[in-house]
Amino acid sequence: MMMENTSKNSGGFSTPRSDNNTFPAGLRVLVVDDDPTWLKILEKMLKKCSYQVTTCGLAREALYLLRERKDGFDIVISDVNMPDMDGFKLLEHVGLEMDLPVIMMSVDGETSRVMKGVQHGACDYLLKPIRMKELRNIWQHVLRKKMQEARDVGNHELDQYDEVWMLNGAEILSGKKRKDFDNKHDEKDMSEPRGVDSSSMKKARVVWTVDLHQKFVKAVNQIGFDKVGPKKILDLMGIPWLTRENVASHLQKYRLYLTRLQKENEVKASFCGVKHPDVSSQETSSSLSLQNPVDVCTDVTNDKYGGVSGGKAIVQNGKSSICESKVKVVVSVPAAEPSSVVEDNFGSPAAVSKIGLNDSFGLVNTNVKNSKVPTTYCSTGEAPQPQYKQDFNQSANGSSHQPLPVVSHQIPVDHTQETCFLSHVPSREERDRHPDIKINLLSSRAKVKE
DNA sequence: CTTATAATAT
DNA sequence: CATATTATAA
Repeated sequence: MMMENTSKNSGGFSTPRSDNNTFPAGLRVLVVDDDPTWLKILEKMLKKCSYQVTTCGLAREALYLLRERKDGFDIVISDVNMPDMDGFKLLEHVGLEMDLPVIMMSVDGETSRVMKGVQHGACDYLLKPIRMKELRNIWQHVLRKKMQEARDVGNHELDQYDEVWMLNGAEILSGKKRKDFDNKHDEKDMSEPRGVDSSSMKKARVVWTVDLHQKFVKAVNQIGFDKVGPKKILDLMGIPWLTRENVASHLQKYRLYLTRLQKENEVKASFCGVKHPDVSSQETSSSLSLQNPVDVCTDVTNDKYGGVSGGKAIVQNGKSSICESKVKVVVSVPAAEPSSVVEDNFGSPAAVSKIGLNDSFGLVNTNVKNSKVPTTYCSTGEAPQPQYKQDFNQSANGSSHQPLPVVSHQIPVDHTQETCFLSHVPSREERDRHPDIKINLLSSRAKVKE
């Protein structure tokens, strides 16, 4: 089928650029609202987005501040109803005097007011209660405005720039299908967002770096498999520029991955013939189709902790009767130390799933030193902390990084394909403190078309 | 929210 | 050109 053009909601652009929480970090936002409560709330939310926030309860004060330091702010967010001065008035002044992007907000969404705001030059009109989602993207207004200005002035030095910051997804690319660009901006505060729409420019795609993925996994674990949902994950991750859709998409892939992993495990198990093939298969199929590793994991988790592990889990699910071999196999993926890995509590499918979760997908560890596979995290309740990424530093390398020490000791058994490995993002950005490693997993096949 | 498909990137 | 990853539509 085909899809129409974007008809979705407006929001939704993401700005990868840096993998961490830092994106247009430091954007200087001036918030104006006579209600101290809102002021506080907004400040908190904005700070969560890594913005630099200044608040004031009076429009006049705001104007004063703005005049004081002409270039002290990047954007203004103002309430419409204020005692000392009408929000629109403030908007007018700002537009006239410093031409900063201004976002209006109010409790009522009366169209006439919204209109008025827009007509007077507001770049956006938010209705209270305001949610993070809306604040996350405000930097776009700043960028847009800048681009506009730049365009007006007539910048012709764009060429070199766009490469610099258009990369991410590698827009520039491969070839040739791209034909547009025009942007230029670079400001002290925000480093290099890209991805805003405007007339040209393609949407940037989020790259799930190890770092991001780890956060994702951590969030998932904290929430609990049975309750995971994109929204919750998103909130827990605290990455401002991520959207729910991004997370949902990743979650989908993640689940797919887990599913496949599990399937393989089970298959292996049956092969081992340790238990009853039929049973396992049966269970397998049913559980797989309807649910996911979730429940298994959950249950297991608890056990795990208790140390009683295996038994219960196994019983519960019955399905995964396991054999050591299986475990081993599974482990193979991430484990740093093959030998030691397997033991203990694993032995149950639980272990398997767990591993799958944390490691394969979740973690790519470059481990060198302590390669401990915390068998514990799995889900509910406790969230021990996952292994944080170690430092990858491939700094020295010019362009080609060697594959990280991916430990691949796969057991020759039957692998359809090995699933997880690391790759590096080519090169880009000057100084980056973020890892550029991506996780690739599983290959999907089976495309059915009509 | 989850699943299916399209679009892109590699 | 094929496959993998992410975005969007359903």
